[in-house]
Amino acid sequence: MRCAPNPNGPWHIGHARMPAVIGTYEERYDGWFCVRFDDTDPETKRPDLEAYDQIIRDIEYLGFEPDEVYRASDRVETYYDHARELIEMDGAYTCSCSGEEFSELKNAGEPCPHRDKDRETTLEEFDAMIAGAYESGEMVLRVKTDIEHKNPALRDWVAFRMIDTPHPREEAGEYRCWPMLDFQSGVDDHLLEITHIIRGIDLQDSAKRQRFVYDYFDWEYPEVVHWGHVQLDEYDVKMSTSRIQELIQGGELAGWDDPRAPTVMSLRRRGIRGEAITEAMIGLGTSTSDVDLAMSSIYANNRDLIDEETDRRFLVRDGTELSLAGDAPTEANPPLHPNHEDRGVREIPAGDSVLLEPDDLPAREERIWLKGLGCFRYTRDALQYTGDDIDVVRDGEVDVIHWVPAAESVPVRLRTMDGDVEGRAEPDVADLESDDMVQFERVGFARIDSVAPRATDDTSGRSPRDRHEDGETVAYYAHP
RNA sequence: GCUCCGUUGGUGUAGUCCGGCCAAUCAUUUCGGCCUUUCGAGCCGAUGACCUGGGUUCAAAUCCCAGACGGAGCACCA
Repeated sequence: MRCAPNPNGPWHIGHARMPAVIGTYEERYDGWFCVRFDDTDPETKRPDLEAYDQIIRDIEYLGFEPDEVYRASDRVETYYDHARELIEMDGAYTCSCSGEEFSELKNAGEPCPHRDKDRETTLEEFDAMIAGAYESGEMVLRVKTDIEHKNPALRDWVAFRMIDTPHPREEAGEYRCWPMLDFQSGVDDHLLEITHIIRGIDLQDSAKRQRFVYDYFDWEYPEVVHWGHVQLDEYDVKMSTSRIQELIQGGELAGWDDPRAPTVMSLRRRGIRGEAITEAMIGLGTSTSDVDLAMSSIYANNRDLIDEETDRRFLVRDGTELSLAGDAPTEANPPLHPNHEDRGVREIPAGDSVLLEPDDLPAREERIWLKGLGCFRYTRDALQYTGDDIDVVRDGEVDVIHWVPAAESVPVRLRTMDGDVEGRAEPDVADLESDDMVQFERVGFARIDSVAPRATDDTSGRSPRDRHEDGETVAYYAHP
């Protein structure tokens, strides 16, 4: 098996399907799998030097480790050797037709004048291509297929062409004669003993083109599966490397890991495990029609993975302050995790007033249950403690809502797919560390990205009360 | 225009090659119930699909033909 990415940028979520499926099958059938960077176009699909490592990191995050890593740009001499062999077999010819000229002949099913060149001339001209004697567009090497084939896409396709722009990898900077994907990947799949190819529907004709080369060499073509495109719901941004790049450059996205970007990096930053993505991709199967991947399926997988170990906290978004009145408890002690009492409880001082989310604000004279604290009735601009016991909740008379103390809560910026949300969280949230996962009750799961400095770290001498304004804790929203 | 390929509930998927055990699997979504000082969580349950029309057959999601719809390719991109 092989995963053959084009290293021209960081991965979007659709790319994750490749290692997810290939890696899973590799494990399931005790196979072997490599990553092969098919970086044979220094110009229009110009490789991004950082993308090579980034892609490997993404694959590891998704849960897989390639047995081997190759770069096509290291193997150019091999492709030259096979091209020469093909020429010896009279299976290829050099052609100086312009693209347009050839296209007309091809569509008419007619051979171009270069087609029956003798192999010595072709060999000479091909060596001149390798030596860089031609400029871009002047000369190509074509595979001799069937010029009358009923599918015009298969007729005498280009195997090598000239590219003036040097390859960004120094090791490959001198090459000017580059193989096309169909030739390079066809030869490599055989040489690397790939038994099964899984790739996109856009390469369906490639398989047919490559078979001509395989036939010349008398090789056996691997089993091949072509799958359709993946589309994602929930994103406004189109899943395309170039589109995301544009938005980043235009400043509309903060970077590849912006929560609004449909990228592997952004899911990672939100605290979604690679395994959750992998499982969702496996669930899509390899059908050849286009598929819509529901983000909810990734979320559901992730929830299964993290729910038990993730502690609970309160976060109030866009809070409205209401003062407390009556003989209410001064502190709430809800459990860190309702299924794991042994982890202990939280300590949330109630203070004089609390913040509630807009949707949770009670109507006049209505009762609400502040979770962990008790029952209150909204009277005379304050929440009056009623002393009702939990039965009122059981009977369905009173809704349970979450809250934070107005004074002792800490500011949190929650970064979501719909933009940033300002909120305030219970005080203990300041004790979390980056990379911790948390479930903000009734809001959802989030990954702590950075934590505001603590008062003890503060050497400026300000009072503890001010410390909350020093900075805010930043969390990335994962999912409900 | 030419050449390929596909179409199962809201979404994805199994089954299609080798017709019957498929009044169609699993997951997710939605809805309902249960649990929990009472979670947009968890548990349980429910709703919900074979693109259309012909044909073959005792029997069709499955085979054949036609149509509709969708996708991909026809690059000196990958």
